[in-house]
Amino acid sequence: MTVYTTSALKAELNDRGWRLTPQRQTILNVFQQLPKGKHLSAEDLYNLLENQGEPISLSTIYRSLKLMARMGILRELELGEGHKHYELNQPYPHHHDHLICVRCNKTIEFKNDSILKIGTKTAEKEGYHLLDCQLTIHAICPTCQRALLPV
Amino acid sequence: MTVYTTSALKAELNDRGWRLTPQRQTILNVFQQLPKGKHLSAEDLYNLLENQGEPISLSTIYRSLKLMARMGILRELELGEGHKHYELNQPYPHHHDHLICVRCNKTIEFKNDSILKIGTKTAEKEGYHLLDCQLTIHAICPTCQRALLPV
DNA sequence: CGTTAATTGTGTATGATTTTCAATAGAGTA
DNA sequence: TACTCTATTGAAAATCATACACAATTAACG
Ligand SMILES: [Mn+2]
Ligand SMILES: [Mn+2]
Ligand SMILES: [Zn+2]
Ligand SMILES: [Zn+2]
Repeated sequence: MTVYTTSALKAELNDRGWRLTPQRQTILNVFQQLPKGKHLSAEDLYNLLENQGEPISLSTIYRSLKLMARMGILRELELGEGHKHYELNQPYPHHHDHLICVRCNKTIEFKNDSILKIGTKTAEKEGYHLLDCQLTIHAICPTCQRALLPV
Repeated sequence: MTVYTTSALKAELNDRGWRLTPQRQTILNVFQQLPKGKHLSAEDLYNLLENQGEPISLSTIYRSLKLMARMGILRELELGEGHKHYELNQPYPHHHDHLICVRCNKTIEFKNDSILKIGTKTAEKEGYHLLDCQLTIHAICPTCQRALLPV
């Protein structure tokens, strides 16, 4: 399922006794329309929605991001900036991972089909239900390598 | 390099104009003697050292963990518990990764040799100097699957 | 050994995320 | 459509991990 339609979201929420709210719809839409390679923090999302004229409280933002990550709709990323970032959790043809410079936090996305396969196989072998798997590479970028000894 | 000797740590610190302190030595020793599969938070480490009779201030703990992670000596893990965990960063024969239940945070370690290879190749291709790569699998464990709809 | 800057410990600040709680509003049902 | 029930929201306050400030200490190096 590449595009998570509103009705699919509603179905999945209602199945669990939860509700589809305008806020959750709005947040899903934002991520679906987000340019490839963009990652949003809670605060980013809060500001984006405010500028867009459909504000949502920061509490609800945090609650929704957490919920949607646990449902497997969003991926929660640790990009070394001191707060989490989120992006759409997209399966096979679109799966990608991140290479992060530990000094300047520059992040590069890359694709490697083996990763999702390994994640799927490993989860299955242990009887786990897979939600997301991410290879995070911590490294020092060429620019920061040249800068002498900083940090 | 499987065992990071004290003198190796000293050399690497001094090369950068930094110092080998008793605190840094102590912390390295703790991780080297940590049972396989154990991960320590800053607070865990703080308490462990206090009980062990060689207390180190929490500030220094935080500073040292961050430093040693950026040097590639430790790995910084996000295990879903709201704070970071650390373990020794061990190369090839000992490299492993983590499968985490997003509901109960139970964590399983697993090995797959492809992962480190992919990380190495990807970093190299982009001109990055590799420090660590980790495949984190977020999933729901068998126990939590059986529990109905919780969370 | 003396010099010098890195490091430490204590106390305090910061900032991301969570919680509380009263008001609101989805979802299922008659 | 109206009604009930409880999940959800927004605002404010609370938490808690982590960072910072600064004076005192100390590792490195000549
Ligand atoms: Mn991405
Ligand atoms: Mn581990
Ligand atoms: Zn960099
Ligand atoms: Zn579980």
